[in-house]
Amino acid sequence: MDQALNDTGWRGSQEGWLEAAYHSLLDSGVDSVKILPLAKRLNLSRTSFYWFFKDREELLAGLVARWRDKNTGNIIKQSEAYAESLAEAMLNVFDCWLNNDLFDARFEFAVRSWALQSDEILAEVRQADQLRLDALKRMFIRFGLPEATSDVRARTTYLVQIGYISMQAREELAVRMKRIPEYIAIYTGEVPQQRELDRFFSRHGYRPG
Amino acid sequence: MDQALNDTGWRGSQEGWLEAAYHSLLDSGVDSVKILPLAKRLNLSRTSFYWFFKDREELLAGLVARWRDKNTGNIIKQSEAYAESLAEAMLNVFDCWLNNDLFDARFEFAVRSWALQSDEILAEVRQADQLRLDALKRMFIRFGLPEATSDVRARTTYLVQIGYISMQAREELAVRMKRIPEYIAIYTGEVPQQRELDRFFSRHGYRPG
DNA sequence: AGGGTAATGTACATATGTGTCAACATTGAA
DNA sequence: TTCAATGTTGACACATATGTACATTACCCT
Repeated sequence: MDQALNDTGWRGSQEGWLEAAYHSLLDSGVDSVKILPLAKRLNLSRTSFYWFFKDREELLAGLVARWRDKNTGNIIKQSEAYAESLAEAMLNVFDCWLNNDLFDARFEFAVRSWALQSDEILAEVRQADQLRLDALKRMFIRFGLPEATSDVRARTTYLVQIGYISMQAREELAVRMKRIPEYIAIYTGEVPQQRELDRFFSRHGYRPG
Repeated sequence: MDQALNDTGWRGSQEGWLEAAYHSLLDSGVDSVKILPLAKRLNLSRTSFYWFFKDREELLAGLVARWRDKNTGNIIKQSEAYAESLAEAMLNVFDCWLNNDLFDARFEFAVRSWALQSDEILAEVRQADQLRLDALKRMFIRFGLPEATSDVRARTTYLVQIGYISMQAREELAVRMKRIPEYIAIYTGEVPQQRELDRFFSRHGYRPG
């Protein structure tokens, strides 16, 4: 359980505490992010925490920063990636939903739950939602859809994913992949080309059959 | 702050504690549902709680029961209601999203967040999701859509709403109503009749302008 | 080797929560 | 009006959390 991953010989580190806090947040929510239990998990004295962080608040602020850096930005980037068709553009966005490096779904849900009890976090989440929805809407408009339609389709795309996250489902890759063409059809109104799908499947290590 | 709503002269009651717990859950999540703060809000001694409930666990169990009774069932009922077209059927389901008596969105989100830290609650939520998704899927099949299409469309319908709840948005009725025709078009693939929309708007006290 | 800094630990003060118990108050019905 | 059921309370015991002060140890560089 010890993370002796330091270049120094010291056991603790800001990163170590943050990492432990991150896992606790994902597993059991903010209220589980407590110094005493984290110290136990890290096999460190509780009080040595205060060498790296002023107080618990600062640790939580670190978690929010981590979330902002990781999740916000990649959706926007993917929505702006090169594509020959709307269907292909949508598949680029779908990369986020299937690649944990692009979008951390469990982190996302944990932060949204946290927003329930903190107005500061709620404001953060709302801002993130706005930025992401705007980016998706721009994507639809780029491919010639009317404004109102683009708005609702952006919402549909985004909200289905947030809803999926909120369901906390654990499904096989194959199950999820089978639904992809239907989703693309609903969101974009156009059926994806087989080669577009193949490219998508391939980059997520899925072999249909 | 006192709820002297009792016919008896006693101040406390099982319902009173449960009601207070419910509000606390909705406002700030499960971890805020604590006996001491509730007692303060009710102007009662903390210990008199134990006359009505064995312990905190029993109070929380009461909350889950309340959620199950209220939210599960109405989606199913609405999805099975009479309709002449798929668009009209979908509008019946949309009643849930706009009528708090049919579906309590904040309660829903609070319980889903709770599921993050409790496997028991997670199992409850998963079961509810399954029942609701199945009902929606049956609705699409009833109107002649193929199985795979029905499945994904049911998911889209449901997940958008769960996602919307998870966004914790507070939007004007008019803003939400303007999006309705577009949503119906995306989910069902057919444009709703004006009279169907009028009927829907009317029963939710909305006058388009 | 030795001094300074980085990190850890012990002891203390305090806050907030749970649950039990015995004593007390209120109510309604015999 | 008395009595038992129903409700209410404060005192107690305990657990878990935060944060501070201070002593101690581990590390690294000169």
